[in-house]
Amino acid sequence: MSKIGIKDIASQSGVSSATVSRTLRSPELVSEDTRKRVLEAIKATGYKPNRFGASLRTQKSGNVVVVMPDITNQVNAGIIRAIESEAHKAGYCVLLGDTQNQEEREQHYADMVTSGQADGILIFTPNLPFSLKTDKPISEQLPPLVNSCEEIANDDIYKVVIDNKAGARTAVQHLLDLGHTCIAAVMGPKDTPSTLDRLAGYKQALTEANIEINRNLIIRGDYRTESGIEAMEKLLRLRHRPTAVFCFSDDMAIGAMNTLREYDYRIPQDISVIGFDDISYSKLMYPKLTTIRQPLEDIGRNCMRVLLEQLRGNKPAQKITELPFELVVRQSTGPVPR
Amino acid sequence: MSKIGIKDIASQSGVSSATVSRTLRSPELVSEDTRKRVLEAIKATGYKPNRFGASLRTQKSGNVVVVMPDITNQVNAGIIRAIESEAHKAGYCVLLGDTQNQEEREQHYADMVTSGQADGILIFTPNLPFSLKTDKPISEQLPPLVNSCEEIANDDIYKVVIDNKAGARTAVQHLLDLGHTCIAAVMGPKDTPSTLDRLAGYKQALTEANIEINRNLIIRGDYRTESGIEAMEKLLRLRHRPTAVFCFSDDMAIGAMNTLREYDYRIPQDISVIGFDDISYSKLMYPKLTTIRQPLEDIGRNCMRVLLEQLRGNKPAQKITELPFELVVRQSTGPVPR
DNA sequence: ACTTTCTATGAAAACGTTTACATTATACAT
DNA sequence: ATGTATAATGTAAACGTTTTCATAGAAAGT
Repeated sequence: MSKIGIKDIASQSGVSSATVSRTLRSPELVSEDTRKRVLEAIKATGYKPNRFGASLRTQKSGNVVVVMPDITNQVNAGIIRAIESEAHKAGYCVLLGDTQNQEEREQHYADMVTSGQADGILIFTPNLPFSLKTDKPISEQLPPLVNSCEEIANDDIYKVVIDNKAGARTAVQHLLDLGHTCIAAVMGPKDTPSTLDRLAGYKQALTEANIEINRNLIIRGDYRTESGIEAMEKLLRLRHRPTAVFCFSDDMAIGAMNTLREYDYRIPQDISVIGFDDISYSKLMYPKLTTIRQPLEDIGRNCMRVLLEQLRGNKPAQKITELPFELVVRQSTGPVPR
Repeated sequence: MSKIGIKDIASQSGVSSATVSRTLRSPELVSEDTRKRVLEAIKATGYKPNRFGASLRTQKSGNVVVVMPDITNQVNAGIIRAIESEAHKAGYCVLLGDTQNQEEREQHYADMVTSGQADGILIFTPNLPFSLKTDKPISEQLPPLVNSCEEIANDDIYKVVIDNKAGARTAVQHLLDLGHTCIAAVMGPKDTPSTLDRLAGYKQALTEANIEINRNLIIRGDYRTESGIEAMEKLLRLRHRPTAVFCFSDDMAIGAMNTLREYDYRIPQDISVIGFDDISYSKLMYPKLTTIRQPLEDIGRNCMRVLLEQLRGNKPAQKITELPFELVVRQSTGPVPR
C-alpha cells in the first residue's frame, strides 16, 4: 500500500531519519517542538514504520508462536485467547501454529523461532521440536519457551501446569464419597505425562479407599468426543459395569453421556459421569457435567507472562508455575444406585 | 540462538552468498554439484535463512492476519483452523487477531498489513478498519483482503458467504412444515448484515405462509449462549408463547434449550428449537439440535484461497463466493403440540 | 572567561537477505 | 576460427529501520 518511509517523514519535517526514529522509539530524546513537528508529519501521511527494517536492525521480531494440536478444542481455544490478549498488551503478535498432530508442522513452527521470525514459542504438544546437543546444558540451547497442557518430558524447560494427579484424585474421591466403588477411567492419548498423572491420581484414590484396581475399567481414549463415545460403549459391554466413569476430558465425558443416553441409562441415577477441564459447554449439557475445572484463562495468561519474562532477558523465578484446579459439582454425578 | 548467516554457509562451501540464496530460492539456477555442497553445509550447520533480511528485500512478509471477534467461538475456531491449514500449504503464516470486539484492536491488526508485517488480511468482523479516500476507487486503496461471516457493508471487497436469508427461510420453513405458526426469532447482534439477512429470511417465510409478523416474538441477541438464555426467558413470559424458536446461532439455541429445561418444558414436545451454524457440540446436546449447517471448513478454505489469489497478483474471478448451507434435522424440532 | 557537562541532532554503519548486472567459461552454429 | 548464445557464478546495491558515534550549541560550574 503506502510507500512512504522514514526518510519521507524526515525530509517532510526537516530532520534526519534518526530523529524520526527517535521520536517514535525514545521520545524523551527529542525536543518538544521537533517531536511535535515529526508527529504531525507522521499523522498527516499515515506513516507506519516497516517492521522488517526495524526487526532486521534490532534482531527482534515482536512475534511469539504458539503450537497447538487443535485450536478447535475448547481448552486450547480458551488458552490461546488469553495468550493473545496478554501478548497484545505487551506489544507482541501471536503466530498461530495448529499442528493437527503432524510432526512436520510442529517442526515447521519451531523453525520460526530459530529463523528469527518469532522471539519465543509456546508449546502445547508433548514434544520438544528442537534438536539438542548433549554437550551443553539444555537451557542454553533453547529459545525462550514455555510448555503447558501436554507436558514435555524434560525438567529443564519452563512449564505452567495444574496438579493433574491431585485433580484426578479429587475427581475420584468425589465419586468415592458418593458411595461408588466400581469406577471406570477413560484416559487421554498415548503416554503423555498429563494422562499418566491423572491415571496415577485415579489409582491412588482407589488404593487409598482399599479398592482393587481393575484393568478392565481403564480405557484408552484421546481426549476427543468420539473416543468418549467408544470408551463408554466398551464399558457398557462389561459384565460388571461401572457405576461411575471418570473421563480425563470434558469432551470425552460429553461423548460418554451421549452413549449412555443412547442406551437409555439415566445420568446420574444409573451411572455417574465426571469430566476434566470445565469447558464452557459442560454446564450446558443435560445433565450439567460435574468436572474438574482448569483455569484456562489463567493458564494462558501465565504462559505468556513466563514467556515475556524470558523475552525480557530475565530468568523466571521457577521452572514450574502450578495453578489451582477446582472440583465443580453439577448434576452428572450422584449417589451410587440401590 | 544460531548466529550463522548466509555468509557462513557461503564461505563454508566456497561460493558466494548469492549462490547460497539461489540454491534455496531457485535451485535450477545452480549446478548440481555446488548445490549439493551448499545443501550439505546448510544441513550440517542447521542454517535457517533469516526471514527479515529476506522480507526486507522482497517486500513480502509471508504472513496473513486474521481478525476475529472471539476465537473461542466454535464457528470462528472451525474457520480459522481451515485457514491455517490452507495458509500453511501455501507457505504462509497466520497472525492471530482476536479483537475481543474492541475497535482499537481491529485497527491494530489492520495496521499490520499496512506496515508490511502481513501481506493480506482476513476479516470476520463487520467493520472495515481502513481509512479510504473518496477520490479513488476503493479496490485500489485496499490491501489483499477477504471478508466473511460478519459482512462488511461494502460491495467492493471480496467475500465468502452463505445465503443467510435462504438459510433462515429454510429453517423457518422446516418449522412451518411441522405445523408451527407461532415462531419466535432470536437475532444476532446489532444490525449486522448477516443478522439482518436472517431476519429477512424469517419474515419472508412467515409472510409466504400468510402468518403475520409479531414483533414480540423477535428478540435481540448477540449470538452467545447467555443471550439465548435471556431471550428464552423473555419469550416464556409472553402471554402467547411461541411453539417454536429459531435462534440465529447454535450457541443461543443451546442457551435457549437450557432455559427451557430449567422451567420444565419438553423439547420438542412443548417447544421446538432450531439453531444456525451446526457447531460440533450441537449433535451432542440433549435433545440433539436441529440446525442450519454452515460449511465452516469450506468457508475457511475458500477465504484463504481467495486471499491467495490476490496475493499472487491475480484478481479473483468474482467478488462474492457463495457456499451452500444445509438443513440438518435432529431432535430438537417436532410437530406443533396438540 | 574557560573548561566541563548536557541536550539535541545528524551522518553513517549495520542488520541478512535477494537480485540486477557483470563476468567468465562452455557449448554451439556458422 | 569466429562469433553468439547459454550456463554458472560473483559483485554489489538495495530493502527500511535503529543506533553508535560525532558534533555543535547551550547550560553550568569554577
